[in-house]
Amino acid sequence: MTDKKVGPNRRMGPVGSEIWHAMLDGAEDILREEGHAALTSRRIAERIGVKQRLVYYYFHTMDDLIVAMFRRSSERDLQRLKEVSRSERPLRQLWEICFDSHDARLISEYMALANRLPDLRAEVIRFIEESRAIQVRAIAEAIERHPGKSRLPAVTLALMATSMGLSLNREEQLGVRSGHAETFAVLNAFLEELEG
Amino acid sequence: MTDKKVGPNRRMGPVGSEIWHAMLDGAEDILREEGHAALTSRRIAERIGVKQRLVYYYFHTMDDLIVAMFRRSSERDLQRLKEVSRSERPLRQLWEICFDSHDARLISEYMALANRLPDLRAEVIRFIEESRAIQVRAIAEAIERHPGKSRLPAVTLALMATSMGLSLNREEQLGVRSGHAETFAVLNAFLEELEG
DNA sequence: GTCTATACACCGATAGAC
DNA sequence: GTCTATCGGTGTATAGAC
Repeated sequence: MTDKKVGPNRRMGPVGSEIWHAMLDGAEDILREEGHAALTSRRIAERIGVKQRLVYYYFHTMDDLIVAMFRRSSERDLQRLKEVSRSERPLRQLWEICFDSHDARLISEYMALANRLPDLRAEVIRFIEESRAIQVRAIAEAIERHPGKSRLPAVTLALMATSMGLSLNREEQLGVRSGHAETFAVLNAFLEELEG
Repeated sequence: MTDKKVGPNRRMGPVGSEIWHAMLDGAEDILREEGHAALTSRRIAERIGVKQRLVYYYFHTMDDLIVAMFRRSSERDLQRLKEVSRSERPLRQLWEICFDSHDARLISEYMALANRLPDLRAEVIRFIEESRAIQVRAIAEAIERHPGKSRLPAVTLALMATSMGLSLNREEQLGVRSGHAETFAVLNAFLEELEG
């Protein structure tokens, strides 16, 4: 059942088509640059050069569009996490994804949206659980290869990495830097020890 | 200069009056329960039983109201942090504030709002810096009292506590619990060692 | 597939009476 | 201080032509 409280039988555009992606790309840019108050069908259309009506040909509702946008992005992320966890130095690369490649602003917007969109909320939960599972697997393997180097459970290390990556990222974006250098030094030393 | 791009000389209600607080209370409830898309002058008025026009008698703009709301709440928080850092076991209490007493939903909303409201952003920065300073002072003192118990800088511990408290809180609210029990155990053991 | 045109709701903010 | 009334703008979503 994809139709919910939507006009009887509205025709819909193809999922995954070029323009479908263009709409999600535009939506993501708006969300990152202007926040979700500005994320409207009119602005998406304007940004990619089509008429507003077309957005509703490709997505039932704006909420559906938002969920599709998050799902597309989280599937890409999970794919990347899986790839780097098979690489030479998985921990360092997983940490780089945690810290660098997530945009704190985008994440803030998704979090706020998830507070009021149950469908998005479910996607967020799924993403957190799956990404944590991937991280835990990689960390546990690294600990096995270097016994005695960490007294902490792999899952705690995963949680620490995720939460600190997010906080450091957001603070840097705000312009707050107090304690960051010291913390990066600690993190690097730890990674060096486990994955020199 | 409190007037900015606001009608020539609008009369304003008294800051700190009963109804001023009632408006911010109502606004905070709406923000927490329904998100900032629902945070409108009309809904605030409806919730506290006055007419919409009155909101604009007490606040120049909705943006001003939002900033006032955050400032009021952050001043309370800083006050509490200062109090507990003078208490018997400051670390444990500071951690409890980090984890328990912040509502992850409210914080998500403020973060998203700060992305597009420069005045709010400045308040958020100020709050982060001041609260970190308080935490660092308390942690550094605890480390001095128990030398050799922690190899990490106080500021890194402060950053870790803040970021993990926020993440654990948000995940609990979402219903994600993987790794939480293990992590709480680690945190408790650490607090016990430094402040048993 | 993509468009014009539009219904209808709600928003921020103001004028000005009492 | 608090109100009624209202302006101008923008939002989601739909009807239906091409």
